[in-house]
Amino acid sequence: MTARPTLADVAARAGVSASTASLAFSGSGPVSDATKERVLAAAAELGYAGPDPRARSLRRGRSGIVGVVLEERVRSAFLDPVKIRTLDGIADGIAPLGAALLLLPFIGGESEGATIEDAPVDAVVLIGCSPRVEHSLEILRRRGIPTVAIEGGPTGDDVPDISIDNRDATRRGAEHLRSLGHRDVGVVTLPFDAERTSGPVDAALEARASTQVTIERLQGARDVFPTAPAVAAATSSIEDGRLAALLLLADGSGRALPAEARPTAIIAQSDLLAAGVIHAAEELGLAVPGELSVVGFDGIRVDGLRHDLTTLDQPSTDKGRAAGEAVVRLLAGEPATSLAFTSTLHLGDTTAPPAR
Amino acid sequence: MTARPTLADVAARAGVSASTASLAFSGSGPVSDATKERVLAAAAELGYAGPDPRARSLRRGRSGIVGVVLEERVRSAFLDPVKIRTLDGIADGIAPLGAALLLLPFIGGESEGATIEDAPVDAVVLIGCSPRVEHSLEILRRRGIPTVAIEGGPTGDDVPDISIDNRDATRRGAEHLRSLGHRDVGVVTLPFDAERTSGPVDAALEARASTQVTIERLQGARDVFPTAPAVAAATSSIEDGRLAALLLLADGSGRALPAEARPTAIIAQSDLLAAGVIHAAEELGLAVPGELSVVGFDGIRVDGLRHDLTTLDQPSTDKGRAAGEAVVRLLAGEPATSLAFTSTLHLGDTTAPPAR
DNA sequence: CGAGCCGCCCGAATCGATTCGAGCGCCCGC
DNA sequence: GCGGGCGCTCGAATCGATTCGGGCGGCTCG
Repeated sequence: MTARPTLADVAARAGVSASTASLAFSGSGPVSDATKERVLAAAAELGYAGPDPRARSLRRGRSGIVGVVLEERVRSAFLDPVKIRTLDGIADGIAPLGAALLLLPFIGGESEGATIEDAPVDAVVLIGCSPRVEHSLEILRRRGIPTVAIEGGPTGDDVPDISIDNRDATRRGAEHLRSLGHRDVGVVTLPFDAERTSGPVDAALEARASTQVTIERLQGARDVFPTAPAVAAATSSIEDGRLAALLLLADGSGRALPAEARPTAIIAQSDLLAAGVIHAAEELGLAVPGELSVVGFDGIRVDGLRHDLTTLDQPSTDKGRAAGEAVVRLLAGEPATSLAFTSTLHLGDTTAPPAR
Repeated sequence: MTARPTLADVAARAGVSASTASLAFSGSGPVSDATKERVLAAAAELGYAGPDPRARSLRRGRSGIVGVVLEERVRSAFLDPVKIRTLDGIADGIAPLGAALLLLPFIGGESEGATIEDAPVDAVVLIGCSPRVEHSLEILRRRGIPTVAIEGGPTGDDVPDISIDNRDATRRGAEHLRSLGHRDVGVVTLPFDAERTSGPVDAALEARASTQVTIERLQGARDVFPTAPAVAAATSSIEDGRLAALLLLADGSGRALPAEARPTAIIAQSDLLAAGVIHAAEELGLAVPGELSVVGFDGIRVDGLRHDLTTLDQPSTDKGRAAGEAVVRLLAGEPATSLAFTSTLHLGDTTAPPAR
């Protein structure tokens, strides 16, 4: 017999009915020890590998899988330590469910296979703040799948959003710089739109911005330094942070601008970007924090960075865990509410009073 | 009506049978345009969100999901750029299937939910070379799930293994060092076992090693430098590479050993480790490559590293893609064979003749 | 000694979609 | 005018497990 044995085969061999065999496996029903043992023995003889998860999930109505929608390709999503921490938190939060995580590409791709339109998931977590959140929400709502967003911007009452105080936190970082005496401050921002336009931020770019987090953090900086020049990075990476910083600190030929023509401090919207800013400063021969103060955002430990970065420590893992817990509550039929975490300013060794 | 509508509801509303409605959705059968349109209209009115993936997968026998077993927790797995590239390659390779990736924790955990014992997957890719591969293979074999391993060590005829020439490649790197004149060479290795024991490598540790890749690469180094001292890192990370290198280069008080007491070159088993080695050298005031040559492995671009690392460029993405394509073949009923890729020595600026 | 209760097992319905073979008009050609 | 062929639709079986209500013994208590 080449076909895999089914529960019915096992039951027949054990001389019991399929229903009894099922009970014996799930262990929930009233089955005598003798019978259970006989069923398990029969299963072992036939090489039965347990109930087919597909059939079980059809009958039970649950698949034991939670989908995670990444706003980007797998490749880039996992280069971001914040996302990884968040994922880890989610895995932690849904642990009581014993569910696995299904990576779902953002929709709009041409893939004919599993997307949020058509994936056997019990619930979905949307990570990130892509412009597609609206579209995704609509599909999930129609499918009736419980959904939780992380930094999803305005969702609906039915979709809890887990976020942090992006604007307020950045403002506190900016105020720290102002209290040190800084007046000329530059900003290196996360991408503004799905096209990841990089370079100096102007009104046009701000107008078509679709990334909530970028805007909120920029507003926080502008609350304190209304005229701060900003440069957008293409991705949240060290290299793109370095490139963006060079636009603020160097002239076209790659030499440092004179002191009076460059900012004395840079607010980076992520720690990876901040690490790139520091690299750029070192490359230009500018001491950190002596000639340039740097503030980051995230509170990750950048592998290989030898500074104790002054940054806004956000609870990424907690955010993920909260999202996971919200999923658990939704699946239990309980209401789950949106939640905003607070970031704390960590004072490292990358900020100091300006030289001049 | 609060319950989600089913295909039968749609069919009833459209005045056709369920079978016809099904054909109208899948688009494969001979259905008149008028009927199809009527069905789709009825679906729209009822807010039908497409066929239930659970039921479909039960009937079709396929779920459209490919499992990926990570040897570690999600957290650590995704900190490794090689794994990320591999994952990306897998996603690429299985694209024709249009399948999503299900992250499966390694087994042995107490999680009651989805594991490889019980997950609705059509196929599985085992990444990494954990000692649990054997156990995983047994379960998957019993379940009759097509499986592909990546660096899985000895599998069976039924499980293709995608690997690279770890030993031979490392040997070529070592020969490059020897041809430059190096005689005293140290090795910084990947972890040896599941406990991630770190520190100097001795016979006892080698004896209980369970990680195939580590051993093969160490053998390659020993082929050229039989007595090379080796230090194991706890993880493949910059920081652990730095710590391991310090054991080879510095004394207990954190000062560089005299030139005659330390190696003139270090072979690191990954690029992240190599980056850490370079950091350690700079910290000790040793010039790279002047006073210390460094060879890495992987060929990734380490974010933030300002050297052009001499390394063994392995086709990580290709490996993943090959695994994905093997999955596609297995699912098509075709045989898939093991495959070994070749790494190429990339000559960067981190190797030079020894100073003495 | 009999009635009731309890523990254990079975039968049958159900989850929702897919698929195969059969049936039914209708048109065309002979 | 009639039979064959073709295009579309329907019924019913099927995928494999779960679950609920019922029934059948055996034991206990009055």
